[in-house]
Formats: sequence, structure tokens, C-alpha cells
Amino acid sequence: MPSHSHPGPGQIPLQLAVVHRAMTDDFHARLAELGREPLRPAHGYTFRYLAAHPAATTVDLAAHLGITKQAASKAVAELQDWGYVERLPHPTDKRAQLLTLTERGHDYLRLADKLWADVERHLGEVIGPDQLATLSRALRTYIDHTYGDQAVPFRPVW
Amino acid sequence: MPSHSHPGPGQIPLQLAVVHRAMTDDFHARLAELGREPLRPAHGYTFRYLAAHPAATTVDLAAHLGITKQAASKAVAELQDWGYVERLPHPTDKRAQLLTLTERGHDYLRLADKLWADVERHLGEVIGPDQLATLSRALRTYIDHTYGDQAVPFRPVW
DNA sequence: GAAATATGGTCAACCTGATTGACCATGTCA
DNA sequence: TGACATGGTCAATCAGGTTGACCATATTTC
Repeated sequence: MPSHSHPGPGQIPLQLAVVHRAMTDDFHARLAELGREPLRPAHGYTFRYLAAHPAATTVDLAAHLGITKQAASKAVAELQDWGYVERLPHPTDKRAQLLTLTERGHDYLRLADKLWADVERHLGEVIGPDQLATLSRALRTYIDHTYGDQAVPFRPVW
Repeated sequence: MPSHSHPGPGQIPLQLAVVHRAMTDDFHARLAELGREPLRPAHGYTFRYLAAHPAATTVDLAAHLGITKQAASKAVAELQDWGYVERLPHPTDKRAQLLTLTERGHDYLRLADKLWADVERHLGEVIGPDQLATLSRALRTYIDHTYGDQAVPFRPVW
């Protein structure tokens, strides 16, 4: 009798992974429906970070994403090629570059926010507003407890 | 005024990702504490699948994980080298191989189950038993609604 | 100030986990 | 029995990351 069949304790982390995956799939399906190219999740995290930190450099971004500066640099170059990000000269440090979202980048982020809200709304329809509220509160509580004042690591999952 | 600051609708999917990540980190920390080598998440999914489907072949596994049979084959070879999985001749199909967990594989799975339960218990201590129960119910409801009778795809996240 | 050191960024080589494509051996079906 | 389908392997390639060396500019220390 395997102790690892469906029910029982320890299921929640697995379910979290499944739901996370399902919602990500949902998001990408909505994106595809609109005919938009699917940027990878790491790009979304980059957008969010740049929008929130307009004076960020590549090194900052790398630290935030939990990857090396080389990897971050490559990602930024890609986003720049696609017109989502600009690299401007840093006003005081001639070595550094200021990373900023272009209008196109902001547009994409706004769209993504809308789509995530749609996904969330769908979740709400399935589980009901009460459970949705509880879910949100539980997640926030856990995140606050885990990271406290520290910056929440937005690193991609594994 | 960026529409993508912290609060607001659409946050839940992001929070799910963060919590999932935090719990995975927690799991790996506990594993490391015991001095156990950290198999990758895909290995965990493989173990679970093999435990639940004792007559599985490499192709079955690949389909379940959502990867190519070549990739699955490589992963199985690795797990076999480490002594977690055996490849036995298939009783009726000379092309195929039966994948089975070794005792060592079952051990690891049991340990993983225990650690995930610990992680879950910790979550329960943080958010309280009521919210934990609601969370679990909400996740299960959403999963059932999304996948219904179909097999839940255990594919790694992105 | 000048020398030593730290830091932002790039280039290049490499690793890993996946992919596609070709192929063989066995199974299944007409 | 011949045609096609399927389980598995080998080989080449790709993507996204890593480490290491390096340059130019900042910052610290004497």
C-alpha cells in the first residue's frame, strides 16, 4: 500500500505547483488568442522590476532575478532587440547603463496585468469569492512571514 | 502611476508562484539538512509516476512528464545509475522496458513525502488551520474543475 | 594625488536539459 | 506477408544558464 497515493498530508505543495502551472498555461493561451508572441516568464519578472525600479542597472536586475550579470545582460539584449527595453547612459557612472522600459514594454506589461487579472477572475468564478479572498490572504501571510521586509525573490521557479 | 505596483487584482497567480518557490526552497533546505543529494523536481515527478504506475514504459513516462521520449530516457538512465530505478524486460513486448522503482527509490519517495508534509505543516502554522483547510479545498476544486477526469499533468512548471 | 582595489559590463568557453531527426527492432493490422 | 505503427537509441543541435578573463571607470586608502 503505497503511502504516496492521492490524499493525505503533504499534498498542498504539489497542488500549488499544479495550479500554478494551470494558471500559467491559461495565461499563455489567452496571450496566444490575441496573437501576441509569448515572452518567457523571466521577461515578465524583468518588466515588473524595471517598471518598479526606473534607475536599475543590469547588475541590479541580475541580483533581483538571482542569475549572473552575464545572463541578465543577454536577456536585456534580447528585450532591447524586440523593442521592449532601452539602455541609456547612466548620468553619473560612465560604466553603467540605465535600463528603462519603452512604451512598448509598458504596453506589454499592462496587457499582462490584465490577462493575469482575467486568470484570477476565472479562479474566483471556480472557487467562489470567499475562498478566493481567503486564498489571497493566506498567500500574503505566508509571503510576509517568509520574507518579511526583505525583497521578495522573483526568481523563476526552478 | 504604474498600474503594476503591489496590490490589486491579478496578484494571486504571482503570489502562487512566489509561495511555490518558497516551499520548494524550504523542501530543498530540509533535504540538505539531512545531507541527502537533491534530486531535481522532475525526478520527484518520475518517482511518483512510477510508484503509481508499476507497468510504465519510458514512452509512458515521457507522455506524462510532457517531454520527449529521448529526454525521458536520459533521465531514467541517470536515475538507474543512481540506483533509484530499474529497467526490466517487458513480459510481452520485446521492444519495451518496464520501469520500476527500486527499494532505494521507494525510500526516497517516502522521505520526500515526509518532508513535503513538514513543509505543509509549517505553512499551516503560519496561516492557521482554518485557512490551510480552505486553501487545500480551493486548490483541489480548481484542479478538479480544470482537469476533471483527465490525468493531471505533472509537468514541471515552465 | 597616486596606487590599490572594487564594480559595471562584455566576450568567450562550456554545461545541462531539453529538442529534432534518423534509425533499428519488434508489434500490429490489412 | 507486406505495410505501417511503436518502443527505444544515437547523434546533432539549441537555449539558457554558468564560470573565468578582461577592460574601463569608480572608490578607497595611504
